[in-house]
Amino acid sequence: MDGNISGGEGDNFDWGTEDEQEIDNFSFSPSCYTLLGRAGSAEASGTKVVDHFVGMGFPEEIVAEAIKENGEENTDLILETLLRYSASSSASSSNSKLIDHFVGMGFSEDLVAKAIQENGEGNTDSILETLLTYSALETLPAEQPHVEEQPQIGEQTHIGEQPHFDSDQFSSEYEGSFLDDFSDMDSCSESEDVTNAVSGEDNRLLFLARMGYTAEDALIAIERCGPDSTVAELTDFICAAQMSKAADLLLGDEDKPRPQPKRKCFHYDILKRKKQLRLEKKLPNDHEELIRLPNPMIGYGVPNESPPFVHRTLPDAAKGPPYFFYENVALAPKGVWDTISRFLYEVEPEFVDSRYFCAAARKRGYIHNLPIQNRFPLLPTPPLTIQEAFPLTRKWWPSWDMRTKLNCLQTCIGSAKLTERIRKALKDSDDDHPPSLAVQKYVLEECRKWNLVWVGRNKVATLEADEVEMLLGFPKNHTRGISRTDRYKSLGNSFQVDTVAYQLSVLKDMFPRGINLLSLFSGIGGAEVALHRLGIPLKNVVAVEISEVNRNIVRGWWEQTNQRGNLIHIADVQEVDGDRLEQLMNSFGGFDLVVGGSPCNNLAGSNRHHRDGLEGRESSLFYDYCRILDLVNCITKRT
DNA sequence: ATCATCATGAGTGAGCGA
DNA sequence: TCGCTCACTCATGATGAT
Repeated sequence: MDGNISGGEGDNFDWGTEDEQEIDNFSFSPSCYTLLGRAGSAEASGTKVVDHFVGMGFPEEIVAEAIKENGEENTDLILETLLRYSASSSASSSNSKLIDHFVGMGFSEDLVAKAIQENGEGNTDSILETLLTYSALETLPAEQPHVEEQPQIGEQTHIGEQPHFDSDQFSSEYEGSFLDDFSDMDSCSESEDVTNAVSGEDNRLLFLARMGYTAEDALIAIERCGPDSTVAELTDFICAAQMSKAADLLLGDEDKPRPQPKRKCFHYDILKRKKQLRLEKKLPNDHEELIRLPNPMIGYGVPNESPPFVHRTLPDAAKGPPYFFYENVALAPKGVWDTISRFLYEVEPEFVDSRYFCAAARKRGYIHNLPIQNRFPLLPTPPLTIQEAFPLTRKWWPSWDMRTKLNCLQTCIGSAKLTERIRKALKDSDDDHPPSLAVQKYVLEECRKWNLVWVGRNKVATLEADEVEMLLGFPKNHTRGISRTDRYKSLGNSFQVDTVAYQLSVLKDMFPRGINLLSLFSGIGGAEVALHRLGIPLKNVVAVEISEVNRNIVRGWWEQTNQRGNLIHIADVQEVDGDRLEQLMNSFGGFDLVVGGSPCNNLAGSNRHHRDGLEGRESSLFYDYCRILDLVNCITKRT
């Protein structure tokens, strides 16, 4: 997933030093000149199409043949044809196929033969390592085909508002970085229907090609990671091999004095993480180390429960300042939390169910580098059961409905027709004449599914928006003034304030004079409200939130609560680049805390249509959280 | 255009017994 | 260990009303 660091985009890196240039030359073999930038404009003219595919490492005559066969317009078909040619031409024997693989990557045939002899055919990783070592020894800084600044491939989709590429040099430094490029993937998805491209081997090949990988790398990755591998795993695999070697070289080369480039640590962090990732992923198909959800889901402890025995040591790279706090749904598709954790400095997620903080469940994972001792809850303690939260329902609550907690509050509510169906199903029943077990079961299922509460005899109802606000720890009418649908949606996507506040409470003694907060995907301001309710003054808050409705809610709350600090809103997360961050951080002295819960749309179980994991259109914004956190870290540590 | 309403499962893990 | 049942899930898309 972070694989964009390999392949052609590597050229977009601003490796500002000779060493970095060396790595650049070394890790990106001649066949790796896949030009993502060109991919977007490939249909411009015939020669450009030819250039495009030749740049991907296909022979010119084959490219010409493929174009002749498919026409210039359909680059997808051309690529498929080329891949077919490529596959069939290298299918002669396993050994020659292996040689072809590596020759295709740009290594000389002699070296490849030698490397295979040394390592044996079976171990392609070792062969690759050997080859990379050879190359490192031989390669001198040489001219690289330069990737032009990435053109805008289609509209910004999830962000929706403005194109996100600046043209100035400083920000272009990051356009080529691998984390940025995930948002590019994102923008691709709208115009080129990449969403569909993620399934099936051919489609994954296309997808990887569009991301800038060579066909060879993509094929190897698919071969190694298996037919069911995700694009994330494939890109992980591809770049791990290349980057780890690069890291070895770079980090091992201690003697040579290196000038410190701007934000170099960003690159180093990536290198280190990729190396670690590679070490862990010795077998790309091996999923045995998956993070498991704890039961009970109480993280490092919750109020009124005996704390589990835990001792946590943060990886060095994760230690603040700044502190960071990341949140997402606990029940994400398999492997998602492993990936999230890898990208967030290998910090283990803390899974907490908000049922220990309020009357509704909310199973969430949090990754943060905060201390975990001496936490304290918000006061007053909110009602912990449905009946305490909604006393008026007691009168109507049937004895056979044993619920004391609501399920997760989501973005949608039950329909009026459903409550009517339930009312009819319960017709004529009361305490003396309870409904049949089948009816009870049906009603209870629907009540659980839609979080219905009893508001009359045999009458259930959905929660009102202000009731959801209360359950989530927001002030009453926090979201008032927008459409009902939007209120449910914004609330359903929000933090549970008491839960988050409990984890953030350790900051109170550390920042008695206030805190500078970077709040990514801030929504209706769950983090801001939590800090405010903890009594931590908000000095400067930079809130990044795409929804104008949500920004207005936070702005309104900011004014209503007479905040003395500064609230700066940014709509588009892509606007948050190095320049912008440096400017902001210089103006008030840096961020103390970076909070964010990236979109869960493509992770959440409720999503029947696009539960695509971290590569999903919205959920891939996680990588923007990483990108920005890295930038903040880097700027913080440099100053 | 905006909003409200409604119908629409699959993926996942826990728990259980064979 | 396997197969089964059960419960739960920060949602999306189509449609109609305003």
